[in-house]
Amino acid sequence: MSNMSDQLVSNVFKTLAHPTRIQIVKLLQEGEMCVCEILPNLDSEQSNTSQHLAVLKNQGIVESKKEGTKVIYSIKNREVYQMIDLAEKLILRQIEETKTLLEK
Amino acid sequence: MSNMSDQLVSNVFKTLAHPTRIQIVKLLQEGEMCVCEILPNLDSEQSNTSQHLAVLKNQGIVESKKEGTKVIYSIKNREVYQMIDLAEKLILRQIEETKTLLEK
DNA sequence: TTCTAATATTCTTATATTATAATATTGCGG
DNA sequence: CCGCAATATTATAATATAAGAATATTAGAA
Repeated sequence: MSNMSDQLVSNVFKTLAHPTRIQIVKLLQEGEMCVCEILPNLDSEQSNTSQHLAVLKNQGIVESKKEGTKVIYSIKNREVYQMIDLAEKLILRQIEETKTLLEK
Repeated sequence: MSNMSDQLVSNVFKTLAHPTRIQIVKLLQEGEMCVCEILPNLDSEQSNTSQHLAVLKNQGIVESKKEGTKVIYSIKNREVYQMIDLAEKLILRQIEETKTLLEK
């Protein structure tokens, strides 16, 4: 039985509750990357991306280090990949169920 | 490598991104429960709780059945418990790190 | 029927999140 | 020092989400 504050737990989910942030996290699965490499992979503007990176960093999901004028981001908490996998499983399950219902 | 839409994935997280909904999901871990049993365990109003239940149901995380005048809710996708566990691990990790930093 | 308990829905207001544009900071190379 | 490239911050407007109050629906009991 868990005793962790539901507020803290929901904050973690809130941090992942945006498609751009999911995209960023997935990108970083391949390894650390500077913002200049992240940007061209996303659909959003520089400043918007920077804000999303800050959200992920505040929650401790990513971390960053400076290298000269560049900032390199990397994943700090690999749990997020398992969380994403589970979310995808959940979605697949639902898609299957929808199919089954349609077949009837 | 996953091909699932980041939008769909983030929607799953968004559904869990509220303390009341986490509370509900945790309550249902013990088994199915009618709204009348859920309500006294929560801090929020009846109508508010009903809305949160609807959010969880729309995402397919819970399901419901009617029994007379009561509505019984139960968990449909037990993946959420693993997701919550991972979120809690992530939080604990951060707390540990904060402690370590303070000790220095 | 009519009443009542259980639950859901709707509306309104308050608050939070997001995107964009503009501006600021920082660290080089010249 | 100057200017540029990389990144962050701030302000603002648009949109989304949440809470609470009021109302609606539904199923059974009287």
